[in-house]
Amino acid sequence: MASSIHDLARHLNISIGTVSRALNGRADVNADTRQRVLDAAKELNYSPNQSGRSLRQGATHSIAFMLQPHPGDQQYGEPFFIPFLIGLQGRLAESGLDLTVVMGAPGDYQQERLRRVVETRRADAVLLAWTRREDERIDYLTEVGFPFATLGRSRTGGKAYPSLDLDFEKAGADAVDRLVARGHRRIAAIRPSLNLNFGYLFLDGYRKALKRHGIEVDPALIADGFINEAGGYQVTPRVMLAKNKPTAIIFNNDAMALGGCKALAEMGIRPGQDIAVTVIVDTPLCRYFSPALTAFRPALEPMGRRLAEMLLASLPAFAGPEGPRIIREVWPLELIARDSD
Amino acid sequence: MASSIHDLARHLNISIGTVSRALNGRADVNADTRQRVLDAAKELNYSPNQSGRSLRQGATHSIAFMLQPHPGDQQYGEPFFIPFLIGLQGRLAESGLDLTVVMGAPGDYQQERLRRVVETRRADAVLLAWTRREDERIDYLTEVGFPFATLGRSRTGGKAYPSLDLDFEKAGADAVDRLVARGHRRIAAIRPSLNLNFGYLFLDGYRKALKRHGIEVDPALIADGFINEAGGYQVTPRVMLAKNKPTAIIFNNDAMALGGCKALAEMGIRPGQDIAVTVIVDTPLCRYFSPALTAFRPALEPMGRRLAEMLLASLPAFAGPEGPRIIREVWPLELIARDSD
DNA sequence: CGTTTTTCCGTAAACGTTTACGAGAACACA
DNA sequence: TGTGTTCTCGTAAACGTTTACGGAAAAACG
Repeated sequence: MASSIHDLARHLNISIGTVSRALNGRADVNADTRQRVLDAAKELNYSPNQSGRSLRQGATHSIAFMLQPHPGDQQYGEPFFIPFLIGLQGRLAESGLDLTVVMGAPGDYQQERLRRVVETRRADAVLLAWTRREDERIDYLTEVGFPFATLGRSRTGGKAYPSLDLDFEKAGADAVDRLVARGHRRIAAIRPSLNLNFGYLFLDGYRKALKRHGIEVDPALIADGFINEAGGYQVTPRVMLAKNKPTAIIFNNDAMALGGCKALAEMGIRPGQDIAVTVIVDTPLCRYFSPALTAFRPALEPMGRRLAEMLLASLPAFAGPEGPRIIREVWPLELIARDSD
Repeated sequence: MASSIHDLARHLNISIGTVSRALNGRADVNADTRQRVLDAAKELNYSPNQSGRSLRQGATHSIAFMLQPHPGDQQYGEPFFIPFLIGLQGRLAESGLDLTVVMGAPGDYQQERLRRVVETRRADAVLLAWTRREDERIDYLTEVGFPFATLGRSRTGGKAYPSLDLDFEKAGADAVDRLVARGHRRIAAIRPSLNLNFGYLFLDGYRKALKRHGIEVDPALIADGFINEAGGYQVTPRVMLAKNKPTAIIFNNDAMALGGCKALAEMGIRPGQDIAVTVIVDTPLCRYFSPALTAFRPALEPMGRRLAEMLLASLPAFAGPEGPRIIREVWPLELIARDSD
């Protein structure tokens, strides 16, 4: 069943070294013998043992994605990541790499899990998501010199690593622009607490756009909440109690928006009629909610592909002839106008 | 950085054999030296190289989950699997196993990918989902004797492997019972084409329940469609054109239900008012759709845990003292009554 | 004190690869 | 013929573990 390189060698009456070289396409092997080796490999159904390769080469040929479900609605998780993972895996597979999804318990900070992956050398590189403003995972990985890339940026300073992020700043500004154009002047912003970086970017865009329109930023219209439905439910009433009630709310997260709409409904306020609601990262939920939520949509699958590519470009073993490069990109979010604003 | 067992041995002036035995908790090592080894391991930040262990032991200490996104709505994928994966990974981690998610391209039958995983010995066992009525993956794995378990059953006969499935038959029957109790007699059933096994189970339950109520099964009220939104959209009008129009529809899939509701809306038929709609596998979309869809909900995270446990119980290396056991379970779906019926 | 048992540890092989090194054969060239 | 070059391949070490085996020292026992 498990045929090894020795079996091939014995079968062909040549040395294992030659077999290996033939299989790996090295130059110093006769075209004839190479063909014979290849044929025999097919015949004996040979495929290399990964553990053996890994041990010898010091590379595992796999990339770890640290998937971190958020605390909260346990029943269903992050639909966000599936198409992203599809793109990711597709590109990695093209380079012969596996994708290992390391899933932490919800709410765990995954620092420990990350250590384990790195120290047991289970992956050649890791991919981080949900980057925080100051991110200790990034500190750790740069300190120990382990290759990685991130979905999302971080302020964690001066370090060179590939990252792909969405332009939350522009989305925040765009959302404001649109609402202002529709006559709104009192626009609330609700974003996740913790120090997830995209919450800051979003708020920056929001603030700048307001100023650009000559609208004063009212702190009473800005609130942080736990990044799930309960968080949105809990925090939304707070901005509705501002002295100057908002006529529009921008949610920085779909789950929070759903919780917020629930709170609004209980207050007798109808999104799309009594108040305008915009959400920054679109998910299928936004589309099917009633009213359908106007939202900003990322191109998830292409992002997965691209981030894989950027990671590969940063790895000496996979970089092109010009050597490894650190690429950082910020991708736009596309406005999907629906019925809630 | 990467301290090996040799480093420990040199540091303590003992042999690597003793170090290994101490680390692995074998009996034949002095309590003193064991403690010294453990201390040194902590001090030198040692953790074993997985490739080395794998090679020697012939085990990778990781389980592969073959995640197969369905063709169709690429924008967002299977929210279904995330909580399932959380439970899975949680249990596997407790036994020192990693979870490798092997993601195929949508629509690809993953037979090839499966071969690769098996032949390169990248995992000690695999987990299959979306089981089909006749499933060639199961044939292949049993033939080569590779350990596996499935989420879902299959008719593929006579083989012994752990499986955990949902009771689609009962859910189908329950759905009918409920609708009949509410006065419906003409109940349509829409399920996925392909030969996904749960579609058959569902239909069995549906048929049996109808007969039990003395209602004749009308073939014009049963339709197959592609298992995504477009499929539901396309196929739903067909049952609505039956001579005896249905007053209720049971969808066997959430995405198809959403597409179906879209089609209904375009025909001026309002779910929850003009027609009753029930969906068999609940997702967050059902909850947020308007009207909120009555649906049958699985306990995804516990299912993940349990399937991991069942898989482990079937593996000699992890089974308890009574030896490996093949466990098969069928879990109930919980009815979540909402507004659509 | 002699013999047997137990405790503990070192030695070395093995897992399946890749690769540096060197050597033989064939060939080219003067 | 002698010398140098090019092709091709075999040898053997190495990656980091685990583990079967045997042996020395200590303990137990008569």
